[in-house]
Amino acid sequence: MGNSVQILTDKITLIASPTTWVEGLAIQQLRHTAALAGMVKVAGMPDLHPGRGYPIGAAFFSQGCIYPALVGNDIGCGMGFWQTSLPLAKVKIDKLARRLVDLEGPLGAPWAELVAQGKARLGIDNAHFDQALGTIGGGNHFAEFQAVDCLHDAGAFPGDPSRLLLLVHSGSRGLGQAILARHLVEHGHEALAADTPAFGTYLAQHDEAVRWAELNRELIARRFLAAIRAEGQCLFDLNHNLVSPYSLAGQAGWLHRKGATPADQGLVVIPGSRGDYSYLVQPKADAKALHSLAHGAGRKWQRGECKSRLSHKYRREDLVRTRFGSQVICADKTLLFDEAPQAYKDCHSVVDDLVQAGLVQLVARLKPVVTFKTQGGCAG
DNA sequence: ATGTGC
Repeated sequence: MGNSVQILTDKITLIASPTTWVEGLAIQQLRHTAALAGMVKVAGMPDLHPGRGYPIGAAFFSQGCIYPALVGNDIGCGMGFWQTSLPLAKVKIDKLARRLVDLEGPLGAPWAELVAQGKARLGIDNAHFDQALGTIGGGNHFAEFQAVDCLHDAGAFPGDPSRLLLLVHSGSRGLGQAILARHLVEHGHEALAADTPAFGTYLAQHDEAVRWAELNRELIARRFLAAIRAEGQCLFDLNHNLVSPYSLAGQAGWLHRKGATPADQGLVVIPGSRGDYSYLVQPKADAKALHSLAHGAGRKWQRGECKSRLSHKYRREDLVRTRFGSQVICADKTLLFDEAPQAYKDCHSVVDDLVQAGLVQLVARLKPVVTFKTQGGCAG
């Protein structure tokens, strides 16, 4: 267990075995961020990789202040995990994929009442980004149908493992972006002291974006369920990009999760790339990783360098099917390369680091069936 | 990541 818990300094813990590949720049960013004023404790996850100034795949505990720029633009980004009513025995991959049409534009009139209900239920007043509610967005966001491939702990599985599953990864779209942009104009990257009016302003907007992102994932899931003519229920929904109140050793402060899944809210899914397994795991109560876990396999290659690395070797046709026979729907060629399985670490090695660190127990291994990115991409 | 450019 000690083998995958690296104590870098008295402030910084890295959950990764010595053989897990972590880019030097990411460690540099981790150290840099840990040195910011008010930063008390930092935990890097085995999916740690470089971001824009701040690393992705880490949790940061501060006291007296927060760093909105560290949370970043995609406030509330996370994973919604659903069980559909469709028995796996009835699933035909091509037929399922063919039903995934008209899932990217605004939801439109038939959904207006559900959208209004959802906004009321979650206390969302902002209406400027209503057109984006129910849309996945770009980058590493996706909606993926999955199947249980291997059940490690049948008793801990939260639903019926013989049904098709749906994992939704998305966030607050333009809303989070607008909130950060507005904040940066006035305050830049500086610490935001907890006793200032600007803190209250930011946090109220941040919290609304977190709720907006949750509603977005719910609407995406319902939209995909409607497309495949199935019912479904949410098994859990978790944010991996946010700042929230947290206590460490009895000391109150703030926990920034920057691509770090909470370990204190029940079961979580750690998704691999579209050509890899994902893992349903049961977190164990443990503060050494700041009650946080990896939020995915983590990038091995930077976005943007993937196309040049892969385009000589693979054509579009090679990338829209995976080794599992699962189908990939992604009309944006750049995105098709940027999110290729080769660009990500092996998810099992990342999850194994968490197991070795005593942070999680395996519940099930999941495999992709259909991964939806976008139908209407024009770039590339 | 992004109402994703001039």
